[in-house]
Amino acid sequence: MFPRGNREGVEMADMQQAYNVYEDRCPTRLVLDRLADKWAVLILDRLQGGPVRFNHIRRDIKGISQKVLAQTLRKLERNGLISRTIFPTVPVTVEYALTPLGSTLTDTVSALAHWAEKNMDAIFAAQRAYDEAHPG
Amino acid sequence: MFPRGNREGVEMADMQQAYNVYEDRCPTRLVLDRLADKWAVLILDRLQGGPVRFNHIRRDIKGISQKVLAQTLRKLERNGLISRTIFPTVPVTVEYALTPLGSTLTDTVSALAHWAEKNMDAIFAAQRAYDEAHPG
DNA sequence: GGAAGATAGTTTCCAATAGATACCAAGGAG
DNA sequence: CTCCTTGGTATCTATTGGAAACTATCTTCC
Repeated sequence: MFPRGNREGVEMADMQQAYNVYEDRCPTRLVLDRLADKWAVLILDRLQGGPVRFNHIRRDIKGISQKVLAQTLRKLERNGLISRTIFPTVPVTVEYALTPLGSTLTDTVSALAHWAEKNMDAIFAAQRAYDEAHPG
Repeated sequence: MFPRGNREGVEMADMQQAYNVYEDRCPTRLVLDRLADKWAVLILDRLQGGPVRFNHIRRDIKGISQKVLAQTLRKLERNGLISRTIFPTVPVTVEYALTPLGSTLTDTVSALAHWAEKNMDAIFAAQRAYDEAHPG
């Protein structure tokens, strides 16, 4: 079903834990490519409160360009993590929302964002120490 | 201390939750830039079992190039998440290990990697559905 | 004695991506 | 008529990512 190397003699029923993030060509890696991305993390975190419109996200997440926002939203939609709903208002309204699958991910993603907030001071201290020790 | 906009009249002691990932120029975002990265996630997850050497990581994480591995390790070291220890053996041995700070992160990071493994089938199903619905 | 292999990287080059900016259509407000 | 809104796409450039070759030192193989 998935493009993985067929271990000779191993039954499919026995391969429940056969996927391995460390393996190249393993489809898990294709998934990780799409999740481990700064903008995706921020967007998923932003959608936790309920559906949000395109330009609303754009204004909230400071510094994201329209192109990258559109690209990232397509990616997340294609992977079934968010839904895209068009309302035929004038001008047209497009709402993005977490799917049930996306909701199962946001806990982890938010934990990452919050870890960054909480440990930022330690990280900047480490950076200063590193830069002093490595002047080159 | 950090390059953030100074909210007028707000005391530093009251700014415990002043950092906000959605804000541009907020240093949290600089942190997230370095964490939300496919290779960093894989490396941190790989180091959970104890110290590992450069070429060992390289062999385990299939598909990573030497350049990107070296760059990512430097990045993680500079941010205080991993340590780098040189042993004057012949040939020289370099061991990378999680710091205490890095250890606080690996739970979150591993959760991300495991979410990817667990929900991969749902994601690939969503991709097929999307690609059928959007032939363009 | 010379070649190969291990260590941990750096260097070089090309393709892919990210970001900034401009532009599009359809209307509503002033 | 002009500017503003909606949600994007098109274009151009700067940065990054990946593949491959190269560095240097020492050990082992034949």
